[in-house]
Amino acid sequence: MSSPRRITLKELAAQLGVSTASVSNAFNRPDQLSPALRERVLKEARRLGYRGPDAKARSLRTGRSRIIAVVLAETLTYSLKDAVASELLSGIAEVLDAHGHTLLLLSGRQNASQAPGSSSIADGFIVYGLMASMALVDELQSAGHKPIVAVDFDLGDHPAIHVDDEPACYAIAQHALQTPASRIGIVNLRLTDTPCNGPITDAHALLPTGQTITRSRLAGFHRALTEREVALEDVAMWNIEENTYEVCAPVLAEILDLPASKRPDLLLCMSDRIALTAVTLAEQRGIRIPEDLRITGFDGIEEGQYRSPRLTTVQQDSTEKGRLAARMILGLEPASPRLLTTRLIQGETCP
Amino acid sequence: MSSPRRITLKELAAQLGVSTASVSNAFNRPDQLSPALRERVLKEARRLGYRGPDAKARSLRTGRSRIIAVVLAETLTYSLKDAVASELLSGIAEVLDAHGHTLLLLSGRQNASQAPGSSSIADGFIVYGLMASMALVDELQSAGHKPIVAVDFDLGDHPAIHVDDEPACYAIAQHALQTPASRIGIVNLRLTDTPCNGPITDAHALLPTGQTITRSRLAGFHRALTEREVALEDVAMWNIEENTYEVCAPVLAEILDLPASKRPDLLLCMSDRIALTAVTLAEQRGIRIPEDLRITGFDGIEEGQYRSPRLTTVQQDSTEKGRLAARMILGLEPASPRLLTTRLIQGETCP
DNA sequence: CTGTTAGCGCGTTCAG
DNA sequence: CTGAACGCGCTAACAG
Repeated sequence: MSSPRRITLKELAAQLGVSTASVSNAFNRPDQLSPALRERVLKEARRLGYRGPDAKARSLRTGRSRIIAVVLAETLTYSLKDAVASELLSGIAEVLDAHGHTLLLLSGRQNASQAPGSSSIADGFIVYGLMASMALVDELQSAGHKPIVAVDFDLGDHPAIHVDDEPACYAIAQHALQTPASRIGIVNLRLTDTPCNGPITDAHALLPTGQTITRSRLAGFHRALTEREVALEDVAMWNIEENTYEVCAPVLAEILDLPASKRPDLLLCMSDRIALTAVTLAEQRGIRIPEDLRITGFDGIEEGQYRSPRLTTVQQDSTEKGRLAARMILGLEPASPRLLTTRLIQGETCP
Repeated sequence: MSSPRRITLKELAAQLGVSTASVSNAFNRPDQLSPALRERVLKEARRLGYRGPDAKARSLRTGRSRIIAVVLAETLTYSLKDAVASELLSGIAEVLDAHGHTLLLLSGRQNASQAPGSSSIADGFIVYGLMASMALVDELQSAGHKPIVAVDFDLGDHPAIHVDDEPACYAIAQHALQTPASRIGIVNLRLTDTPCNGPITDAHALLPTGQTITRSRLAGFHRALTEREVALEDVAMWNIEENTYEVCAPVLAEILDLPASKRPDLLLCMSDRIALTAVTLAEQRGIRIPEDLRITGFDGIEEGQYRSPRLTTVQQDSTEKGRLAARMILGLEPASPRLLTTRLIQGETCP
């Protein structure tokens, strides 16, 4: 069998009869030694199975690891299944890859067993979404001068990347209200102070304005409704805690199973997942879209467009959001707050 | 402003007038020092903003990082958008999280600029899918004695996790063939030796048997067809290189735009993504499912089930596959080859 | 229970 | 262009 242990730079230098510095330079600074020696070093390295400087030692020495961590507000298990988060990660990965960095995934909801400080290995942090617990993020902030970029929420005075949630929702609601609706419903996402999957009543407190993007989305809806002189108290409100079919389905079933005279004929949904669940459940019940029920979404995920009926929604470019965050964290882009625009997609669920 | 640099264990020890070992033990081995001293250390640490041992130095010293890397055959950008890969990652993340480990994402197709050896930071590797280039994987294999688990392909004599592709495809084809079909088509995924998006002709060489799971899937189809005495040369074959709507759509459009007399009335697809694209394009063309065209998929992704018509497909539990791989890499499960079973889902696209 | 010591593997001086 | 020396921050082993 081959040697059980990886050969070390020092050993390679000894083998070659040169100094460790030369071996190091052969890998890191070609201009610091003669091409001939460099070639000899690299050749001998290949021969002995030396794969270049050890990442752990190197990062201890240089202070950098070429690892960027993404801290997700939700669990990794959830985030990886969520189309919007996946697209964001996809955009991040694209840029990191192109610049020789790798991607470490962390969750703000990590199991308590997590070793604290384990995150200190990363060179920078992209923090996505409002954390239930700020413990990890607080740690990052006070842990030194590593760059931090926030996405979809504000974090101290770190640069934040936002989407124009309020105008986007104003625009889509305005579009929807061009056709008169008798009963309007809004299906919110994580809007209440305490967990709630079902109707929002007066008893519920909402999360504070400015804290969460869904509050901005609601503001956009409200502005359009008010402009059309729809009384907000006539608009039924529901809340959903998690953007998955399993969690959405019971709430939407409850809505769609209302007697036809009380069932909304326009549903403004805060995510495409919610809207798509509504479409599926409506189809199962023989409720016609858009004749009996018009539905709008938010996000513009592929699943909503590559189907029939296509979802009427607002498209945010999550991939580009990710690319931008990655470029910022790598210093390829000025670290200043950014607001991305969205695009109204007029599909068939709300013509 | 606060101190620009993180305080160090040694400095904290000096400040307290105790040895560095005691400080280290206060964080890592509570049983190795008196509760009183431990409390004093932790308190002073908090006061000075010391967040615990530095991950980089710690991992150099201990040789472990609590980081597990997943090496993906495709680009990260693609994999993160793919439902099957995302589910796998989701399962992996679930187990790693629960055991205080974190997840590093690498791609076998990484940009060339990637620092070699950067992967040596991880404690173990889950390698997913047949790599176009084995460069990275070769590096891992020779780089020491880190555990490696392969998923959906075989890698040296490392333990591999497989799904029963052949029997699964046999079962679904058998099911489909219970209803007579006039013209059968198979839409393959990454099956040809050289890239091809379109019909597979005699000029194409297929990837070698045993190398790729899609070859096993084809074998399952063939077994069922032969059993039903369908001549394989009467079965039209197409190939698709990437499991995305954008790549699938042109190929399927070509198929569905054939004159009705030549268009298949049964499409056996090697992935749900392919099948769903077929459904969408068929709907756009007014081709009735399943009356004019029956379609089967493979994977059992949620998108195929939470819609109408529901996809007839084979469900593999990618999440469980991920959990298993993670448990193996953490040594919570014997490191031996495993074969996971699948389940036939009879949806409406091929009753 | 506490302190001392010796590296983990490497990158970077600085003098030659 | 090269070689020697130092230390990045920490932990394991041992000595007291």
